Amino acid sequence: MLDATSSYNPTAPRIPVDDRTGQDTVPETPRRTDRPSGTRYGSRPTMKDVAARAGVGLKTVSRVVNGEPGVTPETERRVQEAIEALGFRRNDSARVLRKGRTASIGLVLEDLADPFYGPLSRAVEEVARAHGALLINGSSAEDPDREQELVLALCARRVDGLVVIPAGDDHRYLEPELKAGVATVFVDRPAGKIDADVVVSDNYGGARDGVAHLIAHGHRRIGFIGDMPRIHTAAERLRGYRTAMEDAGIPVADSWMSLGVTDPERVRRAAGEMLSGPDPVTAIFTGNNRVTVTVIRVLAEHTRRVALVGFDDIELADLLQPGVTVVAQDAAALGRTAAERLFRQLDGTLLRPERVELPTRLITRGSGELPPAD
Amino acid sequence: MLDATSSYNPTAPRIPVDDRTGQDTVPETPRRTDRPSGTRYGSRPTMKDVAARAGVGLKTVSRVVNGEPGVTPETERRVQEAIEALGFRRNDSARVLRKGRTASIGLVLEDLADPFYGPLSRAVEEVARAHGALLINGSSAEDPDREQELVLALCARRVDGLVVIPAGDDHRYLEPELKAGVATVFVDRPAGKIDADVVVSDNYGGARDGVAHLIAHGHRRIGFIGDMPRIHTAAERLRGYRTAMEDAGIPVADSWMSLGVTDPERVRRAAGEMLSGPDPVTAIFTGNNRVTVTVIRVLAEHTRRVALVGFDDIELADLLQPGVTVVAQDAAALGRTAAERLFRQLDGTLLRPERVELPTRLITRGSGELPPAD
DNA sequence: CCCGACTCTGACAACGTTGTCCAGGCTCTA
DNA sequence: TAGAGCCTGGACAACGTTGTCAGAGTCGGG
Repeated sequence: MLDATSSYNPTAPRIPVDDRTGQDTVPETPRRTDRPSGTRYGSRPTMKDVAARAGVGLKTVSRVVNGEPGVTPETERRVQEAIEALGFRRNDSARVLRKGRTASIGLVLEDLADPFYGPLSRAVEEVARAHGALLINGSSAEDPDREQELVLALCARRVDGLVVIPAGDDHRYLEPELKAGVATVFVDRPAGKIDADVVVSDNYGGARDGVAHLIAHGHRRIGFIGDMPRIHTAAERLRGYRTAMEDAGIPVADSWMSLGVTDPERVRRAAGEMLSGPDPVTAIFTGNNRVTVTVIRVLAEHTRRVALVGFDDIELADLLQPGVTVVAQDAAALGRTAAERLFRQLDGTLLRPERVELPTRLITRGSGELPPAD
Repeated sequence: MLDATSSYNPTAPRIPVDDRTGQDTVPETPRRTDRPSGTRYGSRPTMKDVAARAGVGLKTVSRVVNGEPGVTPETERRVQEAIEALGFRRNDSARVLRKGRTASIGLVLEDLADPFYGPLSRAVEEVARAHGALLINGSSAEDPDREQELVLALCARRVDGLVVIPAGDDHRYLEPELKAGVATVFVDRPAGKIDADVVVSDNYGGARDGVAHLIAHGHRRIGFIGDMPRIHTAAERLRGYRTAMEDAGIPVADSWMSLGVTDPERVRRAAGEMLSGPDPVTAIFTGNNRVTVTVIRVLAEHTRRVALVGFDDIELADLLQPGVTVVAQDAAALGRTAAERLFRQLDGTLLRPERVELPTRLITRGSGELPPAD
């Protein structure tokens, strides 16, 4: 993936414009088109250039650009004209340096390509937009080091706030940032070893209800396939499973529980073992959308009818035969709630970290209502 | 959505630190925790602070932070210690201002929550990451004004490059940016009225093949339901449909084609009319993933068996009864290709704008192979 | 006709970082 | 032991913008 031959180097020093004017060092053809006169190639016009062209002072340009009062219409017209002619665009880096706020927030999540995180990200973006801020996304790929790297890169850019879906379980590295006033909200999973705002779904209760639903339909031998146990949501959902089983007085066999990475191979193997062992399950509870999809495939190839309830809703789940019963969480609501809390921190209307838990919803569609087929 | 009560105002002037030191204007409780001494509340430590604490010069701190040579291990240790103690984090805004490159690129797409764009965005991010750049996402919601607003906001932040999935059809507003050296690649749809790099799928050919597939299975009355005709991909796919029909010598009835917004109500109505009119279709070709999903729902409620081929692959399409035959495009490849071209522009290894077309793939799963049921 | 009030404009410093350049101390060699 | 050369460190300017403040110009009233 890394392209060693690339000469794009964002950290290389900027070549002084004067160094390029010599006849013998003239660069090859300028890229694409000519520039309006008054602009040096590769460097953009500044307010100074605009001021010179319009024959006004620097600050007057600033006033026009920012819509501040105290500029005669005639002067404003001249400035606008110069802006237009030069293609001037304010440099927000300089602005940020001066003003201290960047009007941008960061979102670190696991994988933007996952259908759970897309809507979450979009919801955060909408709230940010309503507050005039841009959103910078980053995917941690479930790697704590990459999470930290991303978060610190965002802090270096001085985002006003951070929404983090943590991959790691130790966020003490964020302490200086919190102290410096970077608003921070953790979503989907709690922060580790620091006191911070958290917005999560009721993973425990949702899983418990989902498993109880299977039990209510006569199942006793119920399998659980989930994500790696170090991931908080996976652990909580497992806890919900255990509680439901315990409440029903059903002892759980070790072979009924499988936690690990959610790639299809591992999940297939896990499902296969549960379904074919000496004590085969009659129902499976799946720990997230990826696992559910794989298990649906396994069951489709399977002759015996096996009941299924999955955590997370999935598209088209209602059109399968049977429809897939799920414990749905509202990804957009998670994102929206988190972002709104973030901006309330920035407002100053939210002073103390809290933990917010959003409910889940059991959606019955058939697969969870299949009776045990022993 | 807009929160008028919010006092978060990214454009408000920064309160000078000195103004806060008066006893009578002391702010309420500092947020959350105390700060390490040497740092003023709300303003972060700078290299100057670090230098003072470590008892070295400003530039020495800069050298340490950037891993430049010419610092004794002992001095470096002292600096690192000061950085640690103060929680210093380099301010990239200032850095960018000095260096000229931001090591960030922008991606403007329609909707991050759409399962087509999530993977595309992720692919762009991965390429950016390989080049040491961050990605800023923005959703245009298919609104040309919002697209322009986003693009210009990104340019004001001086992103090094832009990947744009255009909503509008006039991008002359980008001319000053292109001239200033902002690398730009359009994806999924071509740029309007400017000469720029473009990466698209073979929408025309894919649709033609998909419709030809239906014709090969005996269909003659085939409907087309697509997105708004002003969207380039929709127009191209319609063109593919027309060509396939024409090649087979089949005259197309107006009532067989429906283009418009892709919300479920409109699509449902369109499908209903095609299926129930005086000249009902025996097969439908759907113009994108959202339309396909809605039509699948309509057909599931329908008694007569209707063949279906959809543009864009959809998850679980293989598990439906019948499986959904689709013309698949590779969203990740689109994003990857576009991003790679972007960085080649920044490299200087890509000098002239080109149009790259990626192939589509017909995936047969059953729904497209149903015979006409008149 | 002069003065004060008001409006509009511009010079200047500061934001935090990096590149340039020079000074001082050190080592090494003759 | 003196001189050359290297290594380390620091002073300073510049990046492009905005806030402060003061000056120039205009207008009306006394």
